[in-house]
Amino acid sequence: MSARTTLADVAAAAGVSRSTASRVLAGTDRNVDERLAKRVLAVSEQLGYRTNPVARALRRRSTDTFGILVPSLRNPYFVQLVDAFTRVAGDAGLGVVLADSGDDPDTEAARLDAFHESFVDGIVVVPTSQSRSGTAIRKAGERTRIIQLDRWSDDAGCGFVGIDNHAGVQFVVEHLRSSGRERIAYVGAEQESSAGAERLAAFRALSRPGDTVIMLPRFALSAGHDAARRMLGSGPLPDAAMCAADVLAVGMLSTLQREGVDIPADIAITGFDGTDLLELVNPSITTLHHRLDALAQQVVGYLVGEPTVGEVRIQPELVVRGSTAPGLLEKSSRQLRAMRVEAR
Amino acid sequence: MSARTTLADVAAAAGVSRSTASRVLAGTDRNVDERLAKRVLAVSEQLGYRTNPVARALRRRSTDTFGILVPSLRNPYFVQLVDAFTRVAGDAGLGVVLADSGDDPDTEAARLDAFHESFVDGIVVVPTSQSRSGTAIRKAGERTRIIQLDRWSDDAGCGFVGIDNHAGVQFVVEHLRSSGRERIAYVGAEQESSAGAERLAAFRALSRPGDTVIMLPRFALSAGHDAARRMLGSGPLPDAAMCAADVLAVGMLSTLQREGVDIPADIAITGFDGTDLLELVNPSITTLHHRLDALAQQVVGYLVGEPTVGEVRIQPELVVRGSTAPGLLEKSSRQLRAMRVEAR
DNA sequence: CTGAAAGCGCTTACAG
DNA sequence: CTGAAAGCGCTTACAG
Repeated sequence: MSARTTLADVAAAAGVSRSTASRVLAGTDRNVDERLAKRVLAVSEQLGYRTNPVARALRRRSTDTFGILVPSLRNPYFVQLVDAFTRVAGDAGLGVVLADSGDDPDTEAARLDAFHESFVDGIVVVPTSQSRSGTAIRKAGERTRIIQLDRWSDDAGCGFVGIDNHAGVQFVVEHLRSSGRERIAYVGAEQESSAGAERLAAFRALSRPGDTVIMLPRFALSAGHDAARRMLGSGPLPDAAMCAADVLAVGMLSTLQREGVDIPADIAITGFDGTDLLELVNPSITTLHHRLDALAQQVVGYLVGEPTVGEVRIQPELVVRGSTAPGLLEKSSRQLRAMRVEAR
Repeated sequence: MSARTTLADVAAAAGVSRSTASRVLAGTDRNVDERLAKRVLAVSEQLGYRTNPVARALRRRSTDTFGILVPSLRNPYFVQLVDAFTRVAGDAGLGVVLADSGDDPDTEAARLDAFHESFVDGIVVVPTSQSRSGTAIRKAGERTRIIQLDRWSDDAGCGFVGIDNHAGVQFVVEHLRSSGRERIAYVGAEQESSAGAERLAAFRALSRPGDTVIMLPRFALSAGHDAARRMLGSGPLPDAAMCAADVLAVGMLSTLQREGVDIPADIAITGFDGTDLLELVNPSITTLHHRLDALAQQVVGYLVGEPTVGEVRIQPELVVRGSTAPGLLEKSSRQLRAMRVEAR
């Protein structure tokens, strides 16, 4: 915490002007005499000089830092999204500031606004609500660069990068049908997200007689249990449960097993977002893998490039595990080890 | 993205000096004529003025923003820690920048260093390793304010805020014994964290003949399964498994159930960190609740107050659920609804 | 109570 | 290729 070395100190010690020192240290201008450059570098090293990022940002009028706002960090999927974005942005030399909206459009609007009090050049937002997030996002977009990730909202007036939900649903349905499942229950939640709406619509478009739809009042942690109970309490069990979210799948699996239902013999279960959660249970759960790095790459490209209002969709990939394919139990547990995820 | 209104614009429009405008808008000086103040406020509002945080930070030599570095975001416990810190810091008007070390001391050192390129006044770090993190933390401490959270490392030379692991272990052991369990297996991992070491030591100090210790090679997602298999494969089952981490407990429960073991009748299972994960399974798992807000409050107090090298410990609270107490199944599922955690 | 001036630590036209 | 100067947008002693 000693008094920090400044550019002026380095310049003085190296016997050059601040201009020259800056040119060398910021690497902005190649045309510096090699001997001088070397001297500046050496002195800088010796004095332990570090550019003051605040001063640089003020002068350059850019912080190279971006904010990301997700509905909630309690949802592991959003954590993985944040993680991927942070990594990709970091590789591009960009800083990231994180915030969450507590799943509430009003808080979301406040956070969006708060980013202006902070050091960000732009914002990536996963909207909480398809119908209620648009206004705040549009407003933020008037002041700063902004892009929607994973979910979009009405009248947001900015770009969107997300996954191809229709394709995802199709992959899952095809997989289930081709393994002989004939009565698929789609398990979703009446929720305000564009992703949820797209998935349900896709399922409806592909469904056949015998299929059903179970909508939970909300995506609570207990929703999986509730869905399982509802299923057990009403007529013959479907032979597949296609969950629109991983948490639903996990809760459902544990409740069904508890009641003596055999998975996957009696009923197959699938998740959707490739969350680590799905490997915590036994059998582990078939899901879609989303190429989060590709998503993040698109977002970063957008943030540092030309602004667009276009839409980018990344195709998910099906990951078959024990919850739909008994033969894969062994393989699945081997994969599991490979895809090691630590805990504390 | 229009040209931003500056303080000078506001001052000009209000017919006052920048000094006065600043005094009003920064709220730093009460002694401003009320009429002038009102005029400034009105004009500022009308022009949509927002203080440029970068310029303010440069002048004030402080960003009011802090970095938090955790071993990994794949561990839900650290996410909850980050979440709590972000919330408490936000309430205190502080910004937060998040980074993770990928569970690697070298990456950790790099991230610590990178924070200097960023806009932080100080750092809170959850060290990856008790023995290998100290050097980098001490070095960072020479340049900036820093504090350790949840885990400490040797020779870090800075303060620490964490939970009282000894008390936590004691609460769990007492609960298990008082419900008639006599052969407790402690399930941990040979891991580099001070928290792990403290928990194991506490268990050893409290253990009786008949108790056992199972140490997994590492805290992989599959560790819970491995522990369960090891248990099933070697003599009579213990009547309680006390896991040093929540992920272990969840993996273990699902594997044991799969093998027909009844929980809690045959064996009780406990977690440690009160992660949401534990409510996803059935029965939900007894654990300790950590008052993360209190932890965060301490950390914030330290960051904005006088630096110390002292240590603060917060007592955990026991949360009894179905995995140790059959009668509580019903109650537990009601709690579950109350402590709703959404998914996407 | 108010304003003119200095300065936070950089970067970048501009002139040489 | 190099340096003197201006300026990014604020805040804060200082003088009045």
